[in-house]
Amino acid sequence: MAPVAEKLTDLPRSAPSPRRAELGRAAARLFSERGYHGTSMQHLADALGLQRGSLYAHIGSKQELLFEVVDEGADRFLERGRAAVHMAAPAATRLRQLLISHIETAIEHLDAATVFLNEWRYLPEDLRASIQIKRDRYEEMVRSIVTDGIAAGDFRSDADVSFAARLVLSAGNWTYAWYRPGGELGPKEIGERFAELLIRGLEVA
Amino acid sequence: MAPVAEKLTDLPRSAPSPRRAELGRAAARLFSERGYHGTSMQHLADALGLQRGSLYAHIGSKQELLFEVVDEGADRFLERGRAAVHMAAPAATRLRQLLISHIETAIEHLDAATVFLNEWRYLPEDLRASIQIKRDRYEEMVRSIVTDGIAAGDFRSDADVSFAARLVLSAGNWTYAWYRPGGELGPKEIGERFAELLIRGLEVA
DNA sequence: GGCTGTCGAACGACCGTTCGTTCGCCACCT
DNA sequence: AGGTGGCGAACGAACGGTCGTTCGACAGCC
Repeated sequence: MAPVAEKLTDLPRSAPSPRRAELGRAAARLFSERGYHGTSMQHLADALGLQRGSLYAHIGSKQELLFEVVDEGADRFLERGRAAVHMAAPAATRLRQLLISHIETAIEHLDAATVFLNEWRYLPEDLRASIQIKRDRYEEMVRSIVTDGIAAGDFRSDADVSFAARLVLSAGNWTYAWYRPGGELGPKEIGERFAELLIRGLEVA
Repeated sequence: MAPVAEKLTDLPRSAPSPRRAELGRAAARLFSERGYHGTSMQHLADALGLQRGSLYAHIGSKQELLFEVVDEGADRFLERGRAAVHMAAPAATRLRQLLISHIETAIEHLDAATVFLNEWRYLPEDLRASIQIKRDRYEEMVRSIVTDGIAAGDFRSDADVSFAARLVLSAGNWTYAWYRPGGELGPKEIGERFAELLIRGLEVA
């Protein structure tokens, strides 16, 4: 029996020829540096040493390239986050791990993460909506850890779940703005320090 | 005795004709919605009901318009922040007030704040540097509050000043991304909840 | 000999900016 | 009061260039 038709979201992202992959990486880098609208097909072509028109042997449109970068970025965060959420450990430990994973992911793929955060709003309505779903799913994961922690009596029962989740995400999502590769602190140390602050707070005990 | 020549930074930002001000507001709105590179002079002109070329009776260039929006945004944050830093009150109170002021400013001028945060990187080197100085000054203000709190024994002596400051800024700077006018919570409530979390932490005492 | 990948020319649209011109308004002069 | 000259604001055409995209031709490889 022939295999069932794959769901759209499970389709291989594209025929992964080496050239095509190179184009994806160049797009991530250029879009992150110059922005989507600030990057022309000429810039892309120059980066690969090609003519503008030749790019269309590999892609359907510039927009498709943006979606690919953004969507891959979203998937990476989701995948690593899921692992942290499903750990068998106290909420504090899982929160710590999620922050570490988040920042590791952001730094490992700094270009894609920057595009994911800054340029996704330039996608057309329908594609933007499909990214929004993944964003919501991710935020829900953070919320569930906080909720678990409160239920277990580890976190303060009067803590505001939504705001705690937003604080976690903002810490992670703002890191790309100041992090520069080669600094003294690695992703793990950065994630741990943020988690420490979030969990224990500034005030003396 | 004639008044001393004004310092450059004190000069009125531009001849503030009503039309010119209107153009500034339209630029803030369009740049925040479509991005700097995604906004054409045609978009601007349409917003005012003018021809593309007529805009140049009021401005020198599109870039000048971007700088104006970004620079005014920076000044607003600095001004309100300074007031909080110089309060005669414990560090925790001043931190709370700075966060509230920050979020009030961001929400009151949501367009300009969005442009300030997202589009400043498209300024040419020299103008970008002059904004960077203001950003650094602002971050230093936050750091000084945390340092004071530690010295006074209110904040934990092992708190990481840089990371605490970054957490405060990221909370404030990420708000524009999810805040939508008309929600149930005002800027004051939002700032207070973030401050509460930052100061007391998630963990039970 | 077909398939893949590239070239390079061309498409129409739009880019930011310049410019000569017009037009209404207001201060000033007689 | 009536004339006049200057001025700010806007028009609309035009500038050279770039935009994203299409396409026929062709080279090299399996």
